[in-house]
Amino acid sequence: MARKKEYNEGVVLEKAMNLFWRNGYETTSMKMLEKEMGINKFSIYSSFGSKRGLFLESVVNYKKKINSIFEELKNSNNGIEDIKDYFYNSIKICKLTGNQKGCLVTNTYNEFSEKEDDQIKELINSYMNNLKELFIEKLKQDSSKDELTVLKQANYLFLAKNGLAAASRVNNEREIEDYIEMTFKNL
Amino acid sequence: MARKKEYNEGVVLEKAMNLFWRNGYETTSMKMLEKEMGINKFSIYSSFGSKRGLFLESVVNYKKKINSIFEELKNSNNGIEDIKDYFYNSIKICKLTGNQKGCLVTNTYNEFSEKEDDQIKELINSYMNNLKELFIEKLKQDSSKDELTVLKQANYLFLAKNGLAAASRVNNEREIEDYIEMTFKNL
DNA sequence: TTAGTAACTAACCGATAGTTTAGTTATATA
DNA sequence: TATATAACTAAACTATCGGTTAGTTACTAA
Repeated sequence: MARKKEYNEGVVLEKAMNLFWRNGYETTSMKMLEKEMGINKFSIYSSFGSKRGLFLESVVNYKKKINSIFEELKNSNNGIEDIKDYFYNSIKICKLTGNQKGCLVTNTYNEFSEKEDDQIKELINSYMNNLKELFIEKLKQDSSKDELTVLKQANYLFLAKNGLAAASRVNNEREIEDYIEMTFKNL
Repeated sequence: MARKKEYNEGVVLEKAMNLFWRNGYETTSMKMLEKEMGINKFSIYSSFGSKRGLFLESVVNYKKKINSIFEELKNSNNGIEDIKDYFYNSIKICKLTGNQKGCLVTNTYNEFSEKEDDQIKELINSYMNNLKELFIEKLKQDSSKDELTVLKQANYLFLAKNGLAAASRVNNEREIEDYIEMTFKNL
């Protein structure tokens, strides 16, 4: 009955996500978003409600993007080898977007750790917890490991992912690969 | 010839540093700084010039604080064991301040990675580079390692420090120790 | 063709950001 | 004790923040 949107919400959301990814939530202003998304404030607010709403949808969009490699980790059955593949796939995601900004989930976890925003924290924590649980599950497939070893190694790999997120900011593929290989060397 | 300062610059700088450490640069406002430091804007500006100036001095102050463990790493002669001690000492620093905000240098590196502020970046990078160089030096003390292995392991440990910074945000000493032990297990 | 409606532009909102300044108070020295 | 000077308070500054709204434009469906 009326005028058509001149932009595609999926397309502009992707652009917003990349900007938030690069700069974090606080540093990214509405003005920057207008410029990057190529639409003006009114359109942003009518489509996403608020800056925070746009950020939330950006994080959800990011989670969808990495969901494929998460599913792969979940559905494969090669134990620890799956986790290693997951590490390699994680860095591919960053390369894909052309960003060198680590992991949006990790970045957001860091930026919001001291803030009071349960909804965003829950969004992040659910991903983190699922990942750690999956690591435990994979490690358990090796029946030679006792329970304590499994927990220690899962904890280790979980924290090693943070090192990986940092590594993926630097454009040196060889160093990243070395890091992954070293991490899995003696598990 | 005139009135005395009612505050000690070292004391208020320490408070500012802790606030920046907890919240990052952008999120910390002058109002928050006034409250935390217990002095008003005028005093902050007369002592530190600007918000950015205060932040710079906070980072320098932080570097001084961790300098002792850095010197220890430098002056000891137990090779890889020194690096491990350095890891353990790093997490003690966080415990000491009562903060669970990882490493201010790492946090700042992350927050400023996309910004154009060469002075702050240089301050961070010099520390990062010195640390990596020192890791290489320590690893070289083991003459059984060839050069390539040394570089790979230094790279690995350097990135593992990022995982440690993330770990130190979580108040679980056992998990942190497990992580460190796993990291050094088979080097 | 036209009336209704949603998408658009652009100016505006109050709040707050970092920063400065005018005016006041306290103190060290002469 | 008087005075010079620096530390203080508090209000104002400009710019920008996230968010809103009045008015215009374009398109769909009747």
